[in-house]
Amino acid sequence: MNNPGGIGSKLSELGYRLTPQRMMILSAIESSDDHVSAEEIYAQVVAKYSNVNISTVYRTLELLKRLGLVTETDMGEGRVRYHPADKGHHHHLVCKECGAIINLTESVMAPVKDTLLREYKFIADLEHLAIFGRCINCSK
Amino acid sequence: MNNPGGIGSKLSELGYRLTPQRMMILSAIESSDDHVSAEEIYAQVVAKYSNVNISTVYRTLELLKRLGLVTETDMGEGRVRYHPADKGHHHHLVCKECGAIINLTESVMAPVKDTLLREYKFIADLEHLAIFGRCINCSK
DNA sequence: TGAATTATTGAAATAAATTTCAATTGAGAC
DNA sequence: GTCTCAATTGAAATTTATTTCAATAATTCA
Repeated sequence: MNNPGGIGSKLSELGYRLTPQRMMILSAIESSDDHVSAEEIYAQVVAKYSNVNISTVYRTLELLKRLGLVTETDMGEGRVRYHPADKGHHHHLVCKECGAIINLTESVMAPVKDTLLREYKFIADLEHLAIFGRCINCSK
Repeated sequence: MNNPGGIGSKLSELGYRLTPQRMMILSAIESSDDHVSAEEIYAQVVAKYSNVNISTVYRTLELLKRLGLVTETDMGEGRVRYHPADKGHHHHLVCKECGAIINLTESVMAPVKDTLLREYKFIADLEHLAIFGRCINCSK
């Protein structure tokens, strides 16, 4: 739960309280291999520990996002999904036609990141992007 | 209102009805030099022509978006903004710290678009992007 | 023209995310 | 240990966006 190097220990290092609610939420995010939505996290947490409010889930996610401990991605489903930042960065190609999701290595955005830094002195946050468009099958 | 080459004439060319509601909505989008939100469009339209429903505004925007006549951008304000596609494509750098918005030429994303097409056969929709990060003043 | 069909609209319900504010909890000071 | 104060939480309200579905409007075809 409060494993060294995990999100939990980083939170307390930074001076935030590690409340039971937060521990449950962190555990739900970390134990998931996939990208989870706020609702899914809430459902998991409530199952074990009923006194957690959905707004606490959102607030915790907001905090983790601000601290860079989780990344947020809008996959175009009308809800946002979260992923622990330390489990590796990657992007997704989302086909607007058939909904297919293609994973993408982080390096694809590296040239853009460099250009923005060089020409605009802007540190772009391109850690976990969803790029919309049409996949090969749908563009024929 | 139904000026040649405008969004309105394109809609009717494509076989969609040019209802009074749609004409008002189109006019509000086209007359705006800036990026407008659905609520702003609705406010403008209702002022002149009260029998328009907010859901018609959303539906019309959805239609225009699907037809590629307007582009949609989430500038991180918790609401989405729209812009006529024929008024030129561009991107925005949005500073997460101070909220500054820096305009960006479309060409910055061209290398990525090419790579995705070449390596993934994916036609990426990179017409009006908001890229989040930290501007020069806030990253010191 | 008039009937049939289809597109479009309005009103209200719904959903995800966020905000507000009072109540509670926990951490450090004394 | 207990007091104080800031951080955190829960409940409910709010906001933006979307969906549903019956009613209405417009177009097509006979």
